[in-house]
Amino acid sequence: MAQYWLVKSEPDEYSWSDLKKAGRDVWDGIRNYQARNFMRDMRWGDTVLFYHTGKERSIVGLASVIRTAFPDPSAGEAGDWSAVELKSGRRLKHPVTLAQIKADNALKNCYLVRNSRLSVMPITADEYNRVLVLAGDT
DNA sequence: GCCAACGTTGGC
DNA sequence: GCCAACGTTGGC
Repeated sequence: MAQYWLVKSEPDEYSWSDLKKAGRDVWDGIRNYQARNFMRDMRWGDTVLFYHTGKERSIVGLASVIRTAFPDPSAGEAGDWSAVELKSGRRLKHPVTLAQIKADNALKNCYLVRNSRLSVMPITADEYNRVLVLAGDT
């Protein structure tokens, strides 16, 4: 049973387009235990929604998990951190904004709204499907 | 640029 | 083990 996730990134630092250009990339540098633990629950082939923070504040595209959690190479000896590897998917037809998400009954209780500082989070299949509807991308 | 929310650190 | 102080994130 596939699971669904959402990861956040500041596009000036690493955008969905950067991942698209790279094709696949290591998702590392996460230094929050809750986010780390969610990454450790990711399984091969899981679908990931890619959210841009900052000015954009919207879900812009898809990705998928192609390598499950391994020791974060950027952490060195600094601690027990994990990374995964993501493959780029398609861009959403229309970005789904945070304002839309907050205004939507099916989405307003998701982690993105409840805990705005969390950078890796699970979403339900229903929430995922709703995002695709709002994206005009079913 | 401000500030609320959250996590971490360190004094006691 | 509590909590005040501080740092960071990210929405506004």
